[in-house]
Amino acid sequence: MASSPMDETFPTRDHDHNSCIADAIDAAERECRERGLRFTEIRRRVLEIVWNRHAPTGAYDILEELRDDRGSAAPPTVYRALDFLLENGFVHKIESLNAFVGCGRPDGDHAAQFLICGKCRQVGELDDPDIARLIARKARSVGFDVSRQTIEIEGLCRHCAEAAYG
Amino acid sequence: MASSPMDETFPTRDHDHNSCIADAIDAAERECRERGLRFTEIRRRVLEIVWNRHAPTGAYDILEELRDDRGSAAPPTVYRALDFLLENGFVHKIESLNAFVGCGRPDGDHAAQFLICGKCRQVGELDDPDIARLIARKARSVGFDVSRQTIEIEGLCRHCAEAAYG
DNA sequence: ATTCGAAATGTTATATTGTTTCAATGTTAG
DNA sequence: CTAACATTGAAACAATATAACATTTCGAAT
Repeated sequence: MASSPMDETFPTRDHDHNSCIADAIDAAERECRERGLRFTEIRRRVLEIVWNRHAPTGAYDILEELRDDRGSAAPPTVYRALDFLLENGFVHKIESLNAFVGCGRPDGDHAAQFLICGKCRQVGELDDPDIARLIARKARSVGFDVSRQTIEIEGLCRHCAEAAYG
Repeated sequence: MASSPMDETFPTRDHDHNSCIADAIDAAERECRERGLRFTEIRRRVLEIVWNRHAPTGAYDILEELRDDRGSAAPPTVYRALDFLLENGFVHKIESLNAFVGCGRPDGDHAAQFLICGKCRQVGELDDPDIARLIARKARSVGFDVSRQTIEIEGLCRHCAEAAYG
């Protein structure tokens, strides 16, 4: 079986981008079939666009690409597709960038942590249960009942850090 | 000495709001004097407005209040003041709300974690070094060099959780 | 196959958040 | 004083997101 699109936290330089996209789309399609969701043409297309960039993509960038295919499209078209993809875990929103990235593990809920490289602008997804648990525990210890975690970590990915510091 | 404005993660029901604001402003004033920064009228006023709400405040809400005092003001006035306050650690931005909160510990850098109550919309600041360290360690373990952490935790504060679940 | 209701999409307008640019004013150091 | 610099004023604009309502598409039930 082909490797999942995000086995590595950061996509490696030489990963097979085409198959990585295809895998992600296939996975979404399968999930939708299983869950009885409608993976419409627009939703598929938006997901493709996001994966194609393999980097955080703004709603209006998506809109432009959509227009390239379909002639016309308005913001609600994009936001509605993104809402669907977000709700069902196929993309994540990076709040600190107002942008969206594909999710490599569209299975059930998971508290993700994002590593945002300030140099190459790529985003890696860390799904570390230790982090999620520690945060939940610390929050509970002050009486706070956690429902969602937004964790965005800025810095330099391995590749860019090596390029910078030798 | 008066207690710092954020001894508790969440402001208690009965905390002395007036003195809590005054303390925060005084602390900022002192820090600015020590660091040779200009704590101008506008900057002070914006900081006051943010503390007054004691909840995440949007830039345009600040703008409105500013206009109440000064007759006229434009967005850049607010954003410039916020930039100053952010750079110097007197406020934080809550990325997931596009809003700003006062920082109770304007001393040097600290990686903060925010607890956002979905019910009363108040925000508590957790400055937990264990969380910051664990995240830094996990990130480093995949070769990522961390420079900033954005951690926003949504849920219910103690008070609202108790009200909801009895 | 037809029809009915719900979900999805189209379309226009608008709301919200944030930036650019340049001019004017104020502050500080030499 | 005055030259350099930081701060503020003001107008325009850019980017992000939602509201409201019309239309189409889809799928289930007849």
